[in-house]
Amino acid sequence: MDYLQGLNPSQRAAVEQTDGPVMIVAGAGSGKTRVITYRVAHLIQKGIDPFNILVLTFTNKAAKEMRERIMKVVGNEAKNIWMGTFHSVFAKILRVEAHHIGYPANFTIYDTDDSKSLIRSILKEMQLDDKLYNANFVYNRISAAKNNLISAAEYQKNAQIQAEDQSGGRGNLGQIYQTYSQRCYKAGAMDFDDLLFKTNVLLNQHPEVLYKYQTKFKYLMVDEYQDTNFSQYLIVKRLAAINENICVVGDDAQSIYAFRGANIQNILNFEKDYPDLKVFKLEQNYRSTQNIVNAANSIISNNKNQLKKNVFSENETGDKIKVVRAFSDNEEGKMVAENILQDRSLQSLRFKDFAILYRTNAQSRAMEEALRKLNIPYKIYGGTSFYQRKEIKDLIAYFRLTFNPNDEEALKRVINYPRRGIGDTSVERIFIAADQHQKSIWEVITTPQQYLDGRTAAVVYPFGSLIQSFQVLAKNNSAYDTALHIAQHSGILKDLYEDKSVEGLNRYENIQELLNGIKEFSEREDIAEKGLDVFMQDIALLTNDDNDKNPNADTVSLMTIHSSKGLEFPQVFIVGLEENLFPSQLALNSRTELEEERRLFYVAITRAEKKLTLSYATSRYRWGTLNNCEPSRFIDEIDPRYLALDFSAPTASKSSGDDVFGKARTAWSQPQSQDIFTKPKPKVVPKTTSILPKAHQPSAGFAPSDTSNLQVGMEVEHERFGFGKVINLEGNKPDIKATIFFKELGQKQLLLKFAKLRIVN
DNA sequence: GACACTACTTTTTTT
DNA sequence: AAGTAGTGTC
Repeated sequence: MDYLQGLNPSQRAAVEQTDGPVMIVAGAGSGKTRVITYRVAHLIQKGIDPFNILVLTFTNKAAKEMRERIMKVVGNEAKNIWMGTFHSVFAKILRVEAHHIGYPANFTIYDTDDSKSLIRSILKEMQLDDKLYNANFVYNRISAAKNNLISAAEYQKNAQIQAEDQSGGRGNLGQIYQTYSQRCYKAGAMDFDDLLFKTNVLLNQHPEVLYKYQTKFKYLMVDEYQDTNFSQYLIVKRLAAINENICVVGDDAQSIYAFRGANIQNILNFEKDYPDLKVFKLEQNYRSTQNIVNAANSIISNNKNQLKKNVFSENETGDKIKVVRAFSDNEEGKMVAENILQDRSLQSLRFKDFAILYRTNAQSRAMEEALRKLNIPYKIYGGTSFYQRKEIKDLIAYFRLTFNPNDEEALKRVINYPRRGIGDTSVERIFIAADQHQKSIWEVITTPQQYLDGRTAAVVYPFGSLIQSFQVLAKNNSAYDTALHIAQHSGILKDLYEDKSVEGLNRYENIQELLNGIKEFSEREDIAEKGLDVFMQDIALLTNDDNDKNPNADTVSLMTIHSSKGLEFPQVFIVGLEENLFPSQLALNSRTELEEERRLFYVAITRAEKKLTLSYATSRYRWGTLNNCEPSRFIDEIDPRYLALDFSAPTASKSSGDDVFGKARTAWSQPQSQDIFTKPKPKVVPKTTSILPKAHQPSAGFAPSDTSNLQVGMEVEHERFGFGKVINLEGNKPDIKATIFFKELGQKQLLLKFAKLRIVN
């Protein structure tokens, strides 16, 4: 039990209180993950069967890391713990229990794109104004309803909701919701919110199923409890009802997901549900310097609604928080990049000790360009995930259709990609025919002669046969063999191969990478069922963290503040501290929204261990035009005792020679006197496209080298990506993956067996 | 039905 | 700035 030794008294008390309802209020950097890890380990040491423990986390990554840490204490037993995100754990359970609620076990999971696309189709069919009924708006409305467990029927019956919708001129929302639900059901599909909503339906309507899981999960733990929504809250409450061995961990000050239905009241009111609740507060911050912790406290004290706690640090006082001003977003990037180089050499730090955090993904661009110019290796976390790329979604749509031919969204995606002469009109005819004859769309496609005119039937039939051939094949082949066959025979590989642009090449390689991932899956020995259907099961739930490239590479980390939650870095830059950006302009309407932005800032600050730099620009490109910006109110909210303002920033006159537009743009950004009688609009401004990478012209007589002995540090030339340096190699023989830092394009991952590289030296 | 061109929105965050 | 949806022409 020596693992208990390294804990402070409150941490240890929280670990040892294994039974009954427990709430752990864990301040930032207070060793929360350690406590959860050891608490689970402690349960197992006490003799609790890991199969009876359920741990719910916020991200896949958190679950994975926690499992690894628990394994270090208790060994392989940790593999048997039920651990994952709400969505993945309950998707797994729903697959087993789906028949109770009329769904097939192989139901498709619609991602946000699928959902919105379905909503668009419905809006079109109902002939509704798609500005008034914006697909995003409708999606959020339905999502909010589901997260509050309001079904379509209840939505339409609820007088208050109806009055609200009517007054906004959107009286049809209830009908849209209803149709949307029916269409999902017919397609054998659940969206993200359904995974929780339907779990509630299941547990509510089938007491015997509820009882099964209540007795299975004797111990429950929920991490990031402040970010749960009502639907999640109720699942947890139901599951815990018999044993009441429920432990929730969270920090109300770090609740940053209200925008997607998280209800901070779940943690603030937890005590009301369990009167004999034991509360433990972890208040000592071990991560950051005193200045950083104090600055964070001074920010969060501006919020009204919060649990009382006193986060403190006994670490060194540390540097004051630096605040820097730049003239433009590009200059901000340049200053951050220069700062990184400087501090790295002065304090002998590694690149991976630095993180750049921003409010919106769009801000990464300026940072990237600056880092690239100074040859600083970096890695962007988040953004569009691998699985959201068009080419990946296209191929996966074929997979989806193979296993669930009723999947309407997958069908729409690929029925005419690659081109096979089934255009919008034909697709419409298919849908109408299915509706008229009360047949499934799949039935119309497989027997088109009965329902469609000659020409349409003639082009549709081969498509149906194609998918059927995939279905036969999938029954008896491994995931990889099936996937490769589909990639080839669907025509996707050929289509991408013929596209010789840089993007086309990239897409082709992405498909190769997906196939490679599937191959790895096929070769795994810890899984009995290795069909493509199994691989597909929770692919919609995977995010960017999935194919964790090379976590040990020495690179600067770039990410949104949201995705930085739970991480820590010796040096942190928070950029873009400007009004209307951070806090976001969309959050300025209400106190609650502003408080959430403030908590977000709190999260950002508390990622820093040793040194924190805040920056803002006085002008910035947003949606294609240059805007003047004011510094964020959040800077003012920090107690000035902890701040060091540094405006000795380089001036515009010091513009570097390598940016030919540096001067022109700065001049142009000055306030201009405008002739009020002439339209100011058509002002032709030099575009910055020259900075963007152009297709590389390979050297004369370019010929790929034998790369079997490629080493880290070698310089190479790629036919299209240009010159670069190998910074990492991983994987085994035929599937070696190289990370190469290209001068023009930045970091890329290539599979050596496909990439044509010339070794320069 | 395919393709080219235009107009328009998007950018808050993620399972 | 860039991607998509919508429109028009062949």
